[in-house]
Amino acid sequence: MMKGIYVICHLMKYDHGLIDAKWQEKWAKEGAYKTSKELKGPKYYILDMFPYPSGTGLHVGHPKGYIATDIVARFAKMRGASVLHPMGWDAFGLPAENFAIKNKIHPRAAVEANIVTYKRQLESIGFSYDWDHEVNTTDPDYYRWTQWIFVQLWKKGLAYESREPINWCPSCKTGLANEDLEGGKCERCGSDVEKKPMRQWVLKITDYADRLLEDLKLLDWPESIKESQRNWIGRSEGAEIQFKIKNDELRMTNDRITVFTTRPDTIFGATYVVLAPENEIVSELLKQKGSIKNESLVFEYVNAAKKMSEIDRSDAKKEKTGVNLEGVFVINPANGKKISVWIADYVLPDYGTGAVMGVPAHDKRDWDFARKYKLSIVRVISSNENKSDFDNWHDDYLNSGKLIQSGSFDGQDSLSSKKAITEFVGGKWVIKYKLRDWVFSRQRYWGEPIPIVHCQSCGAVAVPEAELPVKLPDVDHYEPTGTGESPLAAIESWVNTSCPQCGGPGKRETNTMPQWAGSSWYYLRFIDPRNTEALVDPAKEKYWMKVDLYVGGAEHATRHLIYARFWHKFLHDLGAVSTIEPFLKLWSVGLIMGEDGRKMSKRFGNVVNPDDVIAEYGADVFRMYEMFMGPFSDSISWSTEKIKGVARFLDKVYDLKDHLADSESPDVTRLLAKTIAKVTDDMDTFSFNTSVSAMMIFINEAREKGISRSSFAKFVQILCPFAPHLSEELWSLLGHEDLVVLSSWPTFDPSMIQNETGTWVIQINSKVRAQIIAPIDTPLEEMLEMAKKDPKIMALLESKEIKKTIFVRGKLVNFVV
RNA sequence: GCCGUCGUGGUGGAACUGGUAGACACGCAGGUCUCAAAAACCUGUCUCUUCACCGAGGUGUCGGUUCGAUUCCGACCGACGGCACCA
Repeated sequence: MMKGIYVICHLMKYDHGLIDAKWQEKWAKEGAYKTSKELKGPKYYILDMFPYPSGTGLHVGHPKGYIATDIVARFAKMRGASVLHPMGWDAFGLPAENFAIKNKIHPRAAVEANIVTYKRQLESIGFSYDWDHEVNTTDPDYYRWTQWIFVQLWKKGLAYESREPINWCPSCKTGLANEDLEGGKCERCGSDVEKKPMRQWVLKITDYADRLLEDLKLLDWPESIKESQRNWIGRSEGAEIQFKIKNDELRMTNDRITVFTTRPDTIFGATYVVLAPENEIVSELLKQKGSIKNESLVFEYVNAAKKMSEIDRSDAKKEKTGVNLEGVFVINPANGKKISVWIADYVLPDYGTGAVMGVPAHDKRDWDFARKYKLSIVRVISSNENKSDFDNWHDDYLNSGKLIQSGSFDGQDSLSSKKAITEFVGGKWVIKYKLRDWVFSRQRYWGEPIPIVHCQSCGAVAVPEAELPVKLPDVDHYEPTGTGESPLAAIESWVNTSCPQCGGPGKRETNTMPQWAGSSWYYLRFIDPRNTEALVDPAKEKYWMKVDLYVGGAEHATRHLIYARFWHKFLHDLGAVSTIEPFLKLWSVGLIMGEDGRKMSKRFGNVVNPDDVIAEYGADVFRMYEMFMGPFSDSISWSTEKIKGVARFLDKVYDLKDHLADSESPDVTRLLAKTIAKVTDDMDTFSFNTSVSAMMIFINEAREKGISRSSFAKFVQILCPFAPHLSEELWSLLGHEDLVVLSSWPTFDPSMIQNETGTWVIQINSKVRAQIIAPIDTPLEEMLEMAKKDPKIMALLESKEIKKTIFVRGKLVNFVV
């Protein structure tokens, strides 16, 4: 049989292709989605995480979040708010650049072509974006302001050059920030990341660590995202304590080692001190010939540690290694004892002070180290396991408890003595963060040039604001060089310039900004995208900020969402924005997986293209199915079977237009009121799946019992945010001249959703034994009367003594016998 | 190891502040229409027992609070996510 002939029987009853196109055209022509220019009245700023336009176009997972924001945007509009709902392109960065290199075209050309595809795809879904507010991070009029923000950071000392070893991806040939790593590998390409000392620009995000942490309280964000940020910032309280170096022959600029500890209460048990191999004190000691007796061994260890990769070094399961600095001792300030000094790579150079005190009795790592090198172990907190058995570690050694062998602190509770002991040893109570400064330069072509000129006499000088943007020049080869310079370094005519300060010869900075730069403030530019005087007009900023609703992927929890908060707080400090946080309410969108349960990927051949779905079912079925699949933030597999349910539903809705009556049963009117209430309430909690189900329930009832024209019109209005094309079609078929999206959200009489009568459940010993239909407000006595008259209840209660009666108004009666 | 989120039919999932567990939808089975199929429509569909009614069990496991627990509390098991030699 020729299968093709039979497949023609199309699922949809209405011509969605025609209807979609007709209304998309009409919306555009009438400017239905233009943002109001008046800065008055209630406003709603609804934002999506803007995409980078990759060469492969959208798959069905990408628009899921956009559908949700579009629904809320249309809803807000119908409720009378002024809505800002923009879209744009995050087009700088490695993905766009790699695509361009692979396909041998200029990144700019690739990006332009990809944007055309993306825009066509987005428009086919019928989103209500105001394209007048479109931004593109690679547009010089845009990145002028990205560079401007960098200059402000530089002026405030928050952007600085550093030569510390950083993460280097040998495959992408660029330095990376900590945030760009995933388990020690490059987040982009999966290569093992190396530590490489190189000159780089760094932003002092650590200055904002406390505020970034503290202000999470103000945000209506998912708990998981807030928790990720808290973990990332990693606050801990403890003490900085100095251990004096005991060696009179030494002439040190610094004659003490400062350690950081969260357990100052255990200091009487500190039997040695360990420095990170990179600690400056080590190199200083090495410089003084003879101060370390085993110099060459130490030197060797330090070099080996520097070569080691981050993953190898930070593997907790690795056996601990270290070298004693022979001849160097320090004094434990708690008990005056002379103790040894070691270097070991388990101590990290860039956390705390790069030095720790070794308390093997109460720290697992110190225990391992001390056991290996036969260092003494002194217990200072009494333990249940108080055998003098030092062969095995017990986790309860970590617990707090009664102090012993701790001088005058003996007998006190360790936990509450922390601060007193810190004071006793002359230490300082401090707060430390795991968050590191943001490595901000990339040795790649496709990014914003960092607007700095290096001058031999003036050093690094910022390009004057009036000369911004520093445009990204064209190059012959945009492949990364791997030399620590970007391909821009090859363009001498661009690199060589004059110093803005002294006019002498200068060289431009050739590193570019990371992908995250443009997206750290784009939500501000959306408000006022064509402003040539400022990054955003203050009056407009004040009206539109904060972003009321922000939707995007949870994978941005510790990248984009931290960077943007940092920049926003900085701009607030500058007086450029009026709020201390950018995004009030955040929803994370759950992934749509392939039908096989795996992540959609070309590699698995499980990618579903929205173009195909829309061709078969239309934009409205596509939108509604994505919302009906399940809870918005859950990740769920695409199903070519289940989408049929939504298609059938919209067919039924369309079909119903030919069966309208002048009046209807009060049941239908009441259910409509309930449905409106449900859909309205669900907007707040992003429970779109239950909204769709409520609408299905309503349509099932309306088909069975009949529906009036006026009720159907109201239904079409609440359907509008979900299925805008079909709704417009039906609205106009009902005789309306205006657009349904510009109509007012339907109201209902609140008393309608209060049932007058309901089903009462009669229980005996909490088991349901009967149901009685009766008025909701039936009083207690009357209800008991009715319940007892029920034949089944009567039979069951016979010869039983009622011990207790529970009465829940409008719901149930429970006899306990 | 620490922290967070979550465990409900064959499947996706629903259940408001504790009150009829499984809404809605998919799938499946039977039926209507058809020469036949597709589509559409109707009926049924948690498990066990039963012809059926009735009954019993049932929301990861084990306990607890309560007249009543998917919901609250405790312990455990499992999944996903974040952090992790961070002192």
